[in-house]
Amino acid sequence: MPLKLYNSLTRQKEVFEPLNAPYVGMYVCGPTVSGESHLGHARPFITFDILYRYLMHQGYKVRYVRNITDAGHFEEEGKQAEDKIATKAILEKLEPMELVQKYTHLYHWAMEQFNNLPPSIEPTATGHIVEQIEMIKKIIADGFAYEANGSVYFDVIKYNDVYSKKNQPYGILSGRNLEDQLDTTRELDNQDEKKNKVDFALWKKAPAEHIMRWQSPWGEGFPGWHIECSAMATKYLGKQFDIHGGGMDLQFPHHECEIAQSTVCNHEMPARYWVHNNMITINGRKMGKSYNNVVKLSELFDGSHPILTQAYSPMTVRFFILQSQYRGTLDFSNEALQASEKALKRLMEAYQWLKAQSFTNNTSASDAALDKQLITWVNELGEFMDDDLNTAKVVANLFEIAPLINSLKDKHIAADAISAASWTLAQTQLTIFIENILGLKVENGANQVQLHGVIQLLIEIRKDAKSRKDFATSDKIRNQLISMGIQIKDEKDGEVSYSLA
RNA sequence: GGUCGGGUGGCCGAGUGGCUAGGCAGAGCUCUGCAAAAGCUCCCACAGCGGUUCGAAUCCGCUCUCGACCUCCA
Repeated sequence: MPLKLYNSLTRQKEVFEPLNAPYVGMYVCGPTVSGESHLGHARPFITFDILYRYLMHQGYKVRYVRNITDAGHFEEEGKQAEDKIATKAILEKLEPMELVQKYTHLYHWAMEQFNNLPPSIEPTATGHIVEQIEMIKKIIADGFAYEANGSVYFDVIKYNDVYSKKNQPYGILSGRNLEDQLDTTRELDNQDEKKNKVDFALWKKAPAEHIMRWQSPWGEGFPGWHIECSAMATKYLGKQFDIHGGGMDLQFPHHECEIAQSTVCNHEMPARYWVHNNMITINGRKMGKSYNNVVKLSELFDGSHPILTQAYSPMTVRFFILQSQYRGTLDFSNEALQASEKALKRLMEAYQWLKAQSFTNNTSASDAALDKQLITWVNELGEFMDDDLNTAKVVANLFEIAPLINSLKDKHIAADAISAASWTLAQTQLTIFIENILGLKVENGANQVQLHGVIQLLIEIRKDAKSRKDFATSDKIRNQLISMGIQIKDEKDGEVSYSLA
């Protein structure tokens, strides 16, 4: 059962075939660490975490590269060119790298909360200035870029002329043609420096007030918007690699420009499969900085955002995202998250119970039809993943199975209705799909307050037992707790305290 | 204005022309000392109008409508 992925480049689902099996190279555009991550950011990172996990599940050895953009770009085109990170830093009276450090930590923290596996390599833009400069030099040498007043621009018209003949015109990924863009591109700053307004910057001359700046053959400046991904992807994954991922909003211009730059440098289309996740919306509108409608992850986790009635755990958010297919928009609301929270709880409780069982006895199923149905549901999990990572359908099947598990637990179906072999299959497969592939984990629901209450209750029961000289019970409580790392201490004054390991 | 993608039951969301995903909410029942949890049952939707077809949520046309990208954006 081969994995099929929707390739934005060809606009169709294609069977995934790596260039050099069993190795797979995957590049995903990471965050700009100039601010706190919001829910919209969570979607690509969870989506590609699922893809990463699933590829590994299929036996591939994946190198997953996800960058960190720590060299700011332009705050706003049309205004004076400014480094976004430097601008914010001045406002917050921080050094740029101090800001980068702060938000990088927050980002890593959030990724961990979501149970996203760390990428194989997480390169930073500032750590690869040299590679970016080298790449720009190459593009100039090949005649597809030109210097103007200390900045370097990519010659889009020339690229399009040359590569249209090789069936790779500028706009191939996003389905645009250059003529339209020449008409519609807005007036931008420094137009006079460019040969054409569709040209994009590879290197920008740094104005005096610009904090982040590097030496280059063209003077002091900083890299353009798109070159970092091309440089780092080439360095770690080679001239051509398997998968390039990111949000749909990066398709144009970011990925389009990457294709142009990398193709000139490496003479190959950089990635074979371009995978784009759709946006998370709120009231039908894309969640994004420009719309001023973002819900930060920290606000989600502590419930502090005004539209939320409560806090939602990272696993609830992850599950919420997995309940839809990644290529569709996903509308966010408090109500939708509440639904996810309840659903996830029910699913995980059933799953945990199943996991703890050992099935040995019944070798044959007394309800053959039900037995067969269970096996079908289990086997479909992989088929659904293969179909462009349809996690929505995977989850739906898990909810077909959950009532069956609960029915066994509550003895609503006969213990031997389903064979031990089938239950065991379900056990192992659910573990693989729920934990390894979907990356859902059991969250420690008990907070410290609740835990304290529980322990106090046990202490009371033990006191009662002791007063009745029911030492078997009192010892049981004490011994069981200590095996969990909770030590009960009988103080001399008759009080009881406890400590956690 | 240009280029694309949508409109599915109260809400979120899958859907390969025929066999009416799933979750949450709501109603009823079973279980329970009462709850909770769990199970069972019900709630048969596909923007509108035409067309193709034996048969359309799914294909075609038109209309209405929402959104994305074209500018940093996941």
